[in-house]
Amino acid sequence: MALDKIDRKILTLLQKDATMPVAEIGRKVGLSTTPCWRRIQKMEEDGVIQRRVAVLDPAKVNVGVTVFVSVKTNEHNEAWMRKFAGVIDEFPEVVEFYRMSGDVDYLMRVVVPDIGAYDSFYKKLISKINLTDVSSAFAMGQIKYTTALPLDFAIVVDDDK
Amino acid sequence: MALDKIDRKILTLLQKDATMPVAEIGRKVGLSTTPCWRRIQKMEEDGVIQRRVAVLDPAKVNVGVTVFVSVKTNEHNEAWMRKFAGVIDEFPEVVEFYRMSGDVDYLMRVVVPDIGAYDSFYKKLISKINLTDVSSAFAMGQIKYTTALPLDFAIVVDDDK
DNA sequence: GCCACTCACGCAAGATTATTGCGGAAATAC
DNA sequence: GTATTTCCGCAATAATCTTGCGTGAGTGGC
Repeated sequence: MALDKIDRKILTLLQKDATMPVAEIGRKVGLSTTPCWRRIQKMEEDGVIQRRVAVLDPAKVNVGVTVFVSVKTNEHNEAWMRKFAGVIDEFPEVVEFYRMSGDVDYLMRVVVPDIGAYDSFYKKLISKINLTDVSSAFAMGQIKYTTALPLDFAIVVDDDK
Repeated sequence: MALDKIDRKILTLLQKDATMPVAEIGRKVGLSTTPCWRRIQKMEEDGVIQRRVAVLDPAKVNVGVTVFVSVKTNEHNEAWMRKFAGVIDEFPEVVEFYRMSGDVDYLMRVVVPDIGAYDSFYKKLISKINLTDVSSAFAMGQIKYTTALPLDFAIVVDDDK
């Protein structure tokens, strides 16, 4: 599961553009097609590469507005958390959901077309599960968004090159 | 740029798995290869599909910890914002960055291996740009994360089927 | 030092998939 | 009713993926 310099180069390329032919990737990392393909294959088996997906333009599919929703609760137990998670899973508007430390207990990122749609979402949400303290923060603009994770921290065995 | 039911089906599939052969997508949406391929092609040209990327496992590349960083500032002007954006662009640890309304002015999501690495990031950040009020919230766990946007709001022309 | 072993590489062939050319049917315009 | 447009599907071609096989570098045992 350790990655060398070539693996990381491959991942950097695939995180930007997963349509690139293996032959071209190989050329860019200084490898012929076969060993490059085998490396990619192995990283998929190992789960380093989880999947390949199409990324859409939020505005073009009419979900240009992002809202961050903070939730505080008194229900601090596993069962409630699972129920909450189950409810959230049913909402495709919620694209990220975290259990937090500190002030708020849960944080989610919601994408909607506009304020009105957010209100609909909100009402639907509180009808499915009882939430004591909810607060919403609207994003005025997305300055940066990337699915590419930094590879500077990845575990390495030999890093001579 | 309007999408009909078939387009949305195609997008749903591609948002889950962009490696699926066009022939199979066609079969699933009730279309032969060629028209299905042309639809995908058109949606790429129109920018609805922005790109196809590989999604990695955060834990496997050693960035299992997410931190949300809230920033308040007194500098409410375009120039400063651009500078800030430029600085953030240089940090691969910052995977999302939003300009917010309300209490905080900016919100970013940062991925790191652990608390120590976050501290390094934090010190590096404040050395690059002067920030008055910064507060960090650590995620204890990622309950949901998807790159798939909801298509329920997409603009539609004819929706007979 | 030499042999056996493993591992990663590259070439070349075969299998899949993407892409294009062409012709036909359904919907729309006039 | 006819012309035009649009979308479909078949079949051929081009590109890419995937596998089989042989080679050389590096490693450990002796």
